[in-house]
Amino acid sequence: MSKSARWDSKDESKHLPIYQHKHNLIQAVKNSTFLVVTGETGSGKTTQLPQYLHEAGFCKKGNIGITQPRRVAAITVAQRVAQEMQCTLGREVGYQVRFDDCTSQDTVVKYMTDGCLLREILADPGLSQYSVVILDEVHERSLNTDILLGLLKKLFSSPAKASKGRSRPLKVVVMSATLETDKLSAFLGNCPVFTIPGRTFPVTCMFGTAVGPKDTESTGYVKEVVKMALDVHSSEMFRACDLLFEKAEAIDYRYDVQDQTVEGLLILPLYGSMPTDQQRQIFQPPPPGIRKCVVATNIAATSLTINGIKYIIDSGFVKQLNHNSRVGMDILEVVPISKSEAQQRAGRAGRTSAGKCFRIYTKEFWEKCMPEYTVPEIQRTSLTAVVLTLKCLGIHDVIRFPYLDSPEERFILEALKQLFQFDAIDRRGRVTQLGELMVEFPLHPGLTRAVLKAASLSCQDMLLPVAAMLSVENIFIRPGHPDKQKEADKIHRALAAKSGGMNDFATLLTVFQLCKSSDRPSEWCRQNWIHWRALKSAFSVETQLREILLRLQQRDFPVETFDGNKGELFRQCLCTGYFTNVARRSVGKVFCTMDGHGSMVQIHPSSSLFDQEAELNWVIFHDVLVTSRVYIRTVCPIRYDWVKDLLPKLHEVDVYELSSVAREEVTDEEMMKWETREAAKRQPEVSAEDVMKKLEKRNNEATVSDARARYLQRKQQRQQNKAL
DNA sequence: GAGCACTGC
Repeated sequence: MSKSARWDSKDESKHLPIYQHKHNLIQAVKNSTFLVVTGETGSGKTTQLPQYLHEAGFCKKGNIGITQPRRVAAITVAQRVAQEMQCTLGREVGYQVRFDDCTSQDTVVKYMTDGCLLREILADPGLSQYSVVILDEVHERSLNTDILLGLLKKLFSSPAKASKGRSRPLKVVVMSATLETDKLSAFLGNCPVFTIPGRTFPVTCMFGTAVGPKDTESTGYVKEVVKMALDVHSSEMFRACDLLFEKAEAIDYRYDVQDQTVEGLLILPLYGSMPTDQQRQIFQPPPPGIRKCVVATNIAATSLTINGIKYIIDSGFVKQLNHNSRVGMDILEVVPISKSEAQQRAGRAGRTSAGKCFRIYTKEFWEKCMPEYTVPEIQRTSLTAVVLTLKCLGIHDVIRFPYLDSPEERFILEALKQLFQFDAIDRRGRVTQLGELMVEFPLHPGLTRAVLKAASLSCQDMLLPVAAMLSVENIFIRPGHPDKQKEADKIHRALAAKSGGMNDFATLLTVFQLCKSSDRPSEWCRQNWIHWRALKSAFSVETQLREILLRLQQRDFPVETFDGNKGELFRQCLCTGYFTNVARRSVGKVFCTMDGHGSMVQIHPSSSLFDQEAELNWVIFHDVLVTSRVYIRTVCPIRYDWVKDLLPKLHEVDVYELSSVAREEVTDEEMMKWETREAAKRQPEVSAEDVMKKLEKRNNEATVSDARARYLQRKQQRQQNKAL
């Protein structure tokens, strides 16, 4: 980087909208504990505020920490700021993300992912090395950021804790897009809100006619989006401009579009397995006389910046993975987006000039079907790991933790139940010794439980790779071409056969080992239709897990002896973590889960156990996915004997007692309310009020997805009955 | 006889 370029970037920052507020911003941070800073993208708040605070002397007694929900953002922003501050990245300015710690003793301005700061809090609850903590992109409502918000709020509810070990009180800045800033301020004790004007151009939004209030589960939206793209292309005057439409499965359609030979229309679908050179093309300006059209999933909403987008086509839908605690399953479903999400999509057209947004849905759909805000992740995800983290931080009352938006109580109770089943907490909800070990692993607690069991029996070499393989994206490639597909399937079956042919977990272990010991691992992957990129990250994860385990084994670590059949050791370890995911075959290909829900499930066709059902009785599985049917994926047959002693644990749980530690740290008044509510729940009689509440609830989205899950189960049952 | 958003430790 030449000297003049450095000065340019420094100079440029003076033209950012935030620059004229520099003095007032510094004062605002000095004047109060919490501050909400709001401003649209392009205001410069992420790169400039930490520099202003650094200049103002906030790093003299403590560091400035800035969180981001995504790794790439943490890294690129840190690079940018290091450049502006004319220092080497990793010295005064650094970043930390998983697998990549670019900080040193000198680092005073540290960008990191929200998950990393949460880990730091686990080791140092008072965040004693920081003078300022800045949470960025809070409006995205990522799970970790939401938890951090609550933790920071709680830190100041006990002043002794907040000032412990520090000479100057900690300052907290919360940065968010303009939405919901009043709510944030109210949550943080009515703290001041500092607004920075953005630098965006107007976007005109137009409603369509294709999708109305009746289409809450749209199926035809892809076609409509393509039609709209062609309309826009032919009716809007051609200039060198881009077009972005979100959330479309365009791979099947792009040829149709090209067949209609719209001259110069270039469609670039964004796919994970896309070659790197093609990926680069997306960010390049199109050749002269060619209009670029980018088809994107919702990755474009947050993770991608493509310059010069002028038109947006908004399908109005998103594919979302929702956890449903009532049926104990994750459901991947297509749902309408929220109004705030639609506004964000539209905003992508106004970054460099005025733009237009074409919505395929009607104004009525907007009004009747689209919620104001997206349901935050904390309300639609499994909370098992989060609850364990909170408990390990000494927050026993996880129900009345200060959530910006509280998850439903049954989500929390389900998490407590699971933690009890994995021996992470005791009957009264207190963290066990095992739980203290478990929280150290960046894995689902069930998987962690299996790893710890294996480690206590000195066979971690079998479980660590499996845990790593299950925490990265799917490693098996399934090509679209029928011939290639057959070839890939054949090779994958052969890999399964090498592992005994009856255990999907063992297949993962085999793939891991074969690739790792290969001389040319990337070539091995190519030949075996395995994602090299995914496997590489599995290698990193395995190394990380192994390091954590080694560190924990220096401490007081359980040692057990195994007196069973050695060949069954692997599967018995798995049972310790997966006995909650146990199913027994009922009729034909249908299995019935034994977790209390008694759901009817089938083995996914990608499993090596598919079509072998007749030989099976009891199985454990890694996950359930509801699509056209209710499928279990990554399956392993087990003996009833191995889970017999564990199964009662599934039913003997008393959630009331599990959440009882709560009572030790709350006021009598709060306790009274809590007990009254609990007592009411135990009442078998139904009051009129209850009926009303139930009716109200029926309109909730959660209930809609419940109904969908039940519907799919019934449908599957019917298909099964027909087959018999 | 299948899927098919996206993050994060």
